[in-house]
Amino acid sequence: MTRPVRKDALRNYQRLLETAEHAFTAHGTHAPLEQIARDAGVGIGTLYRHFPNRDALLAALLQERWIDQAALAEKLHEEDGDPVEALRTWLTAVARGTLLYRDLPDACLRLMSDPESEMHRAWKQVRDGGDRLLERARRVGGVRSDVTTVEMFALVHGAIAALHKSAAHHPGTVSDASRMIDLLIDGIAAPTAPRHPST
Amino acid sequence: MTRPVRKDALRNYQRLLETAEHAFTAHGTHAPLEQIARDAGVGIGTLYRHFPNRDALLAALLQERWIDQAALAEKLHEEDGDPVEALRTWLTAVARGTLLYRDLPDACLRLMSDPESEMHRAWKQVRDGGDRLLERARRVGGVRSDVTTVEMFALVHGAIAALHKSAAHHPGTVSDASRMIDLLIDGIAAPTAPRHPST
DNA sequence: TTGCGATCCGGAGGGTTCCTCCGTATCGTA
DNA sequence: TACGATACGGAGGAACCCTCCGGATCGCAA
Repeated sequence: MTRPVRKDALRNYQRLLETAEHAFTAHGTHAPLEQIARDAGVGIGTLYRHFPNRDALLAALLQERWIDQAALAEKLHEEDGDPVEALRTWLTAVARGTLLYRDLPDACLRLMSDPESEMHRAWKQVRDGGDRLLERARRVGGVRSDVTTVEMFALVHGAIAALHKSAAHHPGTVSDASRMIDLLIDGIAAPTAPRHPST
Repeated sequence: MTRPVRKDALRNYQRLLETAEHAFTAHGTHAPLEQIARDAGVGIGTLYRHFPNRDALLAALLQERWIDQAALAEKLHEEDGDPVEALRTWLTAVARGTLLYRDLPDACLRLMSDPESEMHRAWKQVRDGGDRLLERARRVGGVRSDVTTVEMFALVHGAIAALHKSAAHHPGTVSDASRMIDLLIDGIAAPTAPRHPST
């Protein structure tokens, strides 16, 4: 059997998480890890023992939120409302989640597409939730048939990232996020070959 | 009057540009500048005298392409074909231009939105070209009325960036670029307020 | 309570990249 | 050819990443 974690280790782990949350919020996902360790009252070595790299730290912070996103998809799926509206609601929530820290969208895309990541299980749940919502919307003809959950995520995260980067010199643009999402949804929702509406 | 540039300076300038082009193509926009200087057979100080930072180097490489993009917009505008198709053609060309180096979309967004950038004049030309194409498409009702050229650029560059980042672990996805563009265009082309037409 | 492994901590230090600074070398004109 | 203007080179400081291991701390067992 394996011993329980020593309580100083646990305390440091939690302090690091809290401090990292603040640092990422204030300075984006590239906030210096040495600063985080210092602010947590801990040596840099301790940080690296608990979190072997920046992504591991980010992953620990995001895990919970991703599971929440999967749960929201499940809830929307069961509520049985308008499928396209459900998709819109969900993607908006996803977008809001990725607005948390500067450069978070980049990190999310990295974590998502890395099969070695510890986030892969959580990401799989999110993707499954998205698949269900997408599939339902597709059945009522509300969504073009060739779009995937992964692509939706790429587009949403890409749009948010672009927003962040443009906003660096034109602050205030972040509120445009929902308009971008609308635009994306309309693209996703459009019939597959919309500009020659033959059929 | 001001003296002409010394010919050794000119030679080094051109060598640096060529070498940077290769390095960025091979290793993305974050290729080490010291390596570029070395490969160009030049000291690091010389690189920094010609190009005060990475963006200046990138700008020198992109300037010409951006002007080409503006010219393409002008050409499409004058050819007087289907306005939405013209927009699609143009955005596809823009997207292809940003696929050149890894992480180029991020750099483009940065250069675009920085009014201090030396790229600002070229970017203005590109934006004007986009505005004209967009306006024409809007007049025939082929495009929602609330989308701007800047937003189109953000969406396209964001999508390409996301593609690049996802492709890091799933190579080959880059060919999906044109499908993403289609999806975006369909969103841009959708009617303005499709589901809540309330004023 | 004390002793002693097992566990965990801290931060020095090596590596990478950025960018600056200034003594030295080269250029091109007079 | 000589000299001022111009450009070069690379040492070095700063920021950040991450590793490594001697030493401190914890917590069970006696």
